[in-house]
Amino acid sequence: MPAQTQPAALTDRRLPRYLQIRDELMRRICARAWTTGEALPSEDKLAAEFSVSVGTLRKAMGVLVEDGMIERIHGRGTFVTRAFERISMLRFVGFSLAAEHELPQAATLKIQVRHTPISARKKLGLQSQEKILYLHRTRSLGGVVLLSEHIYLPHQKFAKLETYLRENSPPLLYPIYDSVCGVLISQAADELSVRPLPDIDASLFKQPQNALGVRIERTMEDHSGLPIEWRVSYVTTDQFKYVVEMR
Amino acid sequence: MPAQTQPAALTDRRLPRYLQIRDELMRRICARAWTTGEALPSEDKLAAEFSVSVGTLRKAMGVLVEDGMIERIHGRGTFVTRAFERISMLRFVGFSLAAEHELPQAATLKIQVRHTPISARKKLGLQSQEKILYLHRTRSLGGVVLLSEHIYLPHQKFAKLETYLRENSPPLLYPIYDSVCGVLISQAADELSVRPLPDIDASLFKQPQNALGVRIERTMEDHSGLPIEWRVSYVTTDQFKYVVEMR
DNA sequence: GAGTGGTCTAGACCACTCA
DNA sequence: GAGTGGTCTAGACCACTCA
Repeated sequence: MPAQTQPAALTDRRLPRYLQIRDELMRRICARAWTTGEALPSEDKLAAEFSVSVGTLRKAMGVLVEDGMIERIHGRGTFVTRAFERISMLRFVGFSLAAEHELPQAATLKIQVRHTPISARKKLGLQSQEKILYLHRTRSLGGVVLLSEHIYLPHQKFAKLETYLRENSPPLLYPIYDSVCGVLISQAADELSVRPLPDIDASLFKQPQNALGVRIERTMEDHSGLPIEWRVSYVTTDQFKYVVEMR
Repeated sequence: MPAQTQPAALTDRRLPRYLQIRDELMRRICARAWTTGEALPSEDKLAAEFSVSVGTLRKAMGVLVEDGMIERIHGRGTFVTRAFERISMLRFVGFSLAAEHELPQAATLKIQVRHTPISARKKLGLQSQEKILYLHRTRSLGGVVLLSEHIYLPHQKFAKLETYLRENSPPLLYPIYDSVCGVLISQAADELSVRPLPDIDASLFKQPQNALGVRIERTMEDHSGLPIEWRVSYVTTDQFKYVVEMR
């Protein structure tokens, strides 16, 4: 046990202890007190640190497990959930063409630091002078473009991503957000509609101008509810397949 | 306390007590031991009945709360969740036209007991001789049809629904499944794609033959994982809007 | 065998609801 | 004030992991 003279700082004292402890642990996880995949101190140690019974500490842990922040493995320990696993559920856009075994190949067509367009500014809650990192990515299978993604990220938080992407082309971005920029995603919302394809996307899909496509607008937030990414993707109508499971 | 000489029957003895108790309570809820909205016995009484400590009983209850089976209200009691609330999350198909305040009007165009088509037979896990109850419903706003729903239900379980719907036209079916047929829905999956509208639907939408529409295929299951409903809905592409929130 | 999390107990005390 | 669920304790014992 570290010689910690100060008792652990706890949040709002009106909350029950187990929620104060959850908040404090959450704060430490977000502050990267433990790296993704590293074990937290044991129940006994944390209970001693917070001066509560093990039962109360377990209750705090239980909430964090429900929220997908940590994972507990019997006999081994308690671990911070990898962002990759936490957002696995987000990757449920399938493609009619795509064989289940083959992963579509990702390509980054554009990486730009830009002034923030008004639409993205609203979604990301940015001031007009703040810049964004804009990415244009595609997913293809056998040379056929299946998905065209326009991604808007607050440049301040994602400055490191720019240089990283100029040297690497990872198939999935979310794990990179975590490992390179220390950004953990916790919530997302998709909004689907059918629209004429923008010209750039239509030509990528080799579709005539104004051909219909499905537009998928995704907004993602971190644990504190701050918007982290705004993404507008297009698929051709014949390639579109989207599966949602509820409960 | 009822003079119950037999101790409560519990399931698989290899499971921890709290899971055995959850299973038994689940069984009673499904068997309609308490009607929707009725209070279960208190923690103390159930703990006594199952001969466990209150803590263990609370743990069993906790799982049922997580599963959305029951709701606990501090100071009042524990209640079986209304199917209506449990499936509220399923009603997230919006319509571009629809003002948020106005509820689209439901109309039932067809109610038929039919031989089961092969597609529905697979989805509902029925034998070839078993019949289905087929419903064709529309949702409209200001005389404009927004959604056309083709619903396939196992006739055996939904026999009462047929007569009910010939006399009533409820805006939502799921609460009726519960109150009239005693069927509780617990899981659902949607699969979206873009297809040419079937002729019947195209004419309802006043669209030309083979116009594109969005097809929403929904499969619903009860608590035991048995398929309960198979539903194929169509929306015109310009009316389509679908929102999913994750986590 | 040392260390971890999982189950379970038997109680105390508190907060909320409703008559 | 009687009845309900919510928080918390201090312990016992068990099951799993890993060296």
